Amino acid sequence: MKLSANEEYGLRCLVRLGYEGEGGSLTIPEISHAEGVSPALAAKILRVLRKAGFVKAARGKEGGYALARPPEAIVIGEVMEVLGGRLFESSFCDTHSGQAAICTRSVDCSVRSLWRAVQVAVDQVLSKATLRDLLQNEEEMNSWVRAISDRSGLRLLQ
Amino acid sequence: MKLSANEEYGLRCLVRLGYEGEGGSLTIPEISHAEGVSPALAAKILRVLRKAGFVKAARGKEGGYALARPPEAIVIGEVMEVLGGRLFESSFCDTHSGQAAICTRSVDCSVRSLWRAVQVAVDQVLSKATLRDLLQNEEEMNSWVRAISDRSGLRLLQ
DNA sequence: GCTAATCTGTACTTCTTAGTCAAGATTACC
DNA sequence: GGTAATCTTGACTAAGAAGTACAGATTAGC
Repeated sequence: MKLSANEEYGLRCLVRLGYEGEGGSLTIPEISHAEGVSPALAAKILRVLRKAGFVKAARGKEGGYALARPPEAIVIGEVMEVLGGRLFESSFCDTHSGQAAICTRSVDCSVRSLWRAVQVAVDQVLSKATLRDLLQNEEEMNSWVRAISDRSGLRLLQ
Repeated sequence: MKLSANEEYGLRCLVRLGYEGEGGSLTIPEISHAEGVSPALAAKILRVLRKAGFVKAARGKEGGYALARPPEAIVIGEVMEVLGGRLFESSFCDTHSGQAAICTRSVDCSVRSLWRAVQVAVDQVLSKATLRDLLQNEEEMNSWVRAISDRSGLRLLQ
């Protein structure tokens, strides 16, 4: 259970674009330099974000990338899913075709229940966060984490 | 953010051994058949679990694998860490050396805060679960999920 | 129209993870 | 001691993810 490079870099590119504010845009070389990723890789990941509708691209001179929606309309959970897929894709137990609520083998079921619980816990955090939240400065970021912490009962701050 | 094959298969092998109860043991062919994994792969993963102290092996005729501790002493979070590492290993931002609480680039910091929040949410689930929990039958499994749900405020049941 | 800056797409290489194989070491049982 | 069942180890292959390269298409500005 690791973050993929796609997720790490992709989210950073989005945040970087977000910093440019309303209508601001950046070129691939600018983004790649700011985030310390190679231009080729940044281009590859930005293409994924474009196809998913999070950013838009302008070609030609004076072109570049910009957010396709306001930051508060970009839910991090959706971004993460596009960049890295779902945690639990039911790959193992699909002899039982994923539809059945109850597996015949209880081993499968208890393990799947666990994965589901983890998936839900992750979603609770990621579906509450928007790009807007990530654009706030340090203090505001902390207060956001604290808010989720309070709402959910999780102790997210150490 | 995906489950690795190691995590999926490794946990299943553990659960399978747990079903054998106190002192019960299974051979690699038995485990591999029960879980639908190739013997060679099961052997590879069981080796990891043995080195980490979760299971013990007996060689020779009548040999096999057994749990090295009682199921309630096997915390799933620890198992998962051995099998798949941590979610967030600070790979990107280690120019800032991981020690500093505050990155100089706020992009780094907001993204890292998010990863930390996700990591903590996952840990809240996995560090509460032991192998004993996974060995219960369907109803008990559900009540365990419900208990965590209540305690943590997460809605883990849909 | 020409040029330079920019994204687009595909193909390629490299690295890590997943999965296989075979020879060796150990043990219970006769 | 011999034999068969079992784990152990390391090397090997296959598949997927990460990262690179380059030729092509598009556009602003002159």
